[in-house]
Amino acid sequence: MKATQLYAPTLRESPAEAELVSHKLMFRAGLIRKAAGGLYSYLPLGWRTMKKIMQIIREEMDAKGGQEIMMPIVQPAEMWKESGRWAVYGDEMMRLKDRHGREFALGPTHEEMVTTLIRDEVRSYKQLPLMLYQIQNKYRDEIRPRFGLMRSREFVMKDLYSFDRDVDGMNISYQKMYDAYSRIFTRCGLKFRAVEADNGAIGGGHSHEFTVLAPSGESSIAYCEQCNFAASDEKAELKIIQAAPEELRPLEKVSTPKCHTIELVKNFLNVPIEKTIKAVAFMDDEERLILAFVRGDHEVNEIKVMNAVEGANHLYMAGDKLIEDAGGAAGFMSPIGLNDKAIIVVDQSVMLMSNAVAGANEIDAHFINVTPRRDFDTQKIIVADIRMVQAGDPCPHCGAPLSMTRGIEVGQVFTLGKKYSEALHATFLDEDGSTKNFEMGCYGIGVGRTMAAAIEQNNDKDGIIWTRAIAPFEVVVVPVNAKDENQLSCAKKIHADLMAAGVDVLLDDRKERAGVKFKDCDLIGYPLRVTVSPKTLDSGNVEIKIRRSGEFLNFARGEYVEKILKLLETL
RNA sequence: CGGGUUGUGGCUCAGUUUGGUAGAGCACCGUGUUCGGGACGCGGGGGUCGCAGGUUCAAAUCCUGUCAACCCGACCA
Repeated sequence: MKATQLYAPTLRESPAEAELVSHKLMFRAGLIRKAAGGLYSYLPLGWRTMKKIMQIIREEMDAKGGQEIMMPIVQPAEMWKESGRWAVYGDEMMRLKDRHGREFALGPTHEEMVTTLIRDEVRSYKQLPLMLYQIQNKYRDEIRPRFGLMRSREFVMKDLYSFDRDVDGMNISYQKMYDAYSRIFTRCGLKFRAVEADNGAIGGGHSHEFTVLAPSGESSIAYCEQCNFAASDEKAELKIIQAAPEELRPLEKVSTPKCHTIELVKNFLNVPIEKTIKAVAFMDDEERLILAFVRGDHEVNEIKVMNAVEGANHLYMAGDKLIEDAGGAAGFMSPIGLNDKAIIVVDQSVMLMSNAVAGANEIDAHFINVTPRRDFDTQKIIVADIRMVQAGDPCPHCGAPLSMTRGIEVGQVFTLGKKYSEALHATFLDEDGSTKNFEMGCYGIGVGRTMAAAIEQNNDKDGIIWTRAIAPFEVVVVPVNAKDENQLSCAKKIHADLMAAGVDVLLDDRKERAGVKFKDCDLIGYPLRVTVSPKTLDSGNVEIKIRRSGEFLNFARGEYVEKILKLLETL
């Protein structure tokens, strides 16, 4: 490929709207262009990288027995109504009608489609396990698309669905995908962690998110440096923190004027924050009041609260009225003395506290010397792990202090169990002649997000630094002056030699000044640059520059192809 | 949906407060010099100032409405 024929418009400045480095660089380097909010065109360089990532995904999916198919993007409403998700999915699903008024959706995911696809034809356990996947555009009408390809309304996703005869089989499929994902992101040159994730309403199964480590990422994860534990901040289980035994003092009410935050109470009463108990008031869809109590220095984890309270699907902040109805006072709450209108959830570590400070359920008053296991009505409260993990909390596996970091979720693996096979009546006959529902799993990778994450993790002030495996071109050959016939013909020769050796190589034959071309090379981030100049023509050497290290190397003309091939192995 | 900000050539922005004949840099076209880290000179092309309405002799500028984008909060690959 020649640069004079390549559509790769580079920009000296980044558009004002781009916030993340990866977003700016994708714009500047001519990888993508925006059509509208959350909708992007991929230009040749961007699409080359996308195709390389997709190829890696295909190889790893196929290696585990996956078979590639292609399902429609436009999906009839009926199957979504059958599974119940037509109503559940809400505004995030892009919906449309055809000329006859029939309803359709642009697929946000394909569980319904793939399940109805196979249910009439896969009838026997002998046809299992089955793993089908596709790489295709997905549509989600995000409330707020942002960060370029990180959160867009149309995006390229690989989605694989597994069908097994039993839970053991499903777990094997799950493990295969887990391994494949680890290989895929490793091959893409990403630093990532597979973290335990919450799988919400589905329940029962497991889920891991593959999170690329990056400070700009939207998700937060906790991980252990001692063992291999890693979990999303929402999921991370916590051990009970043992407190040193103390002599118990009698419960006492004290006046705490205007101390409606834990900070004010702590200062007013001059007690350490970890000896205080704070409350967060939620309500659910049915306007039931849910009061969550954690230690003053902890944060409430809404997901864990939802999981702890039966029937709670969404949580909202509760108004003062609900709190007063339950006998509480906003800013001065505790489980002591509330009526039955409140659902009380207490964090497990609160139950081990003694002589603590908590609200008195009346304005400007707190209790001191609260000892929950003595002073709470343990019949009425739910005790659970409901707090957010914090750096330094003990690892649930080995007890070492956990570290926290941020990241970009590029993939997720899920066991679905029978959720969809039951809803859509997808069954097969097992060996013993009994009819059974498939045990399913689903496994997604955001391809564009993977590209963005790779850039987010690999760049410097000059531009992108591609890993060889997903670089749009592995090598660029630059004659410093393309108007010089000797330089140009030498560059063409090198370009041809490298192509013949199977290298993905670009010839920058533009009649631009050397500086302009060098800047573009750095911006686009080709792993290796071969420079042809009067200097190299005289010496008979081939000059290489490594993008990542900035290092210059000189190879003799006779052996440079082998040397470059070898060098590429390390990039 | 709530809060904040912005819409002026392809890109980055000035001009808006105080109405008076649309500007700069980059990019683009022609030309000459230059040529290993985003060169310079000369000459050019390109904007109904987001859109609609209003006020005025006169609107990028003032008023009303509307649309879009971006950033901060609840979702997700």
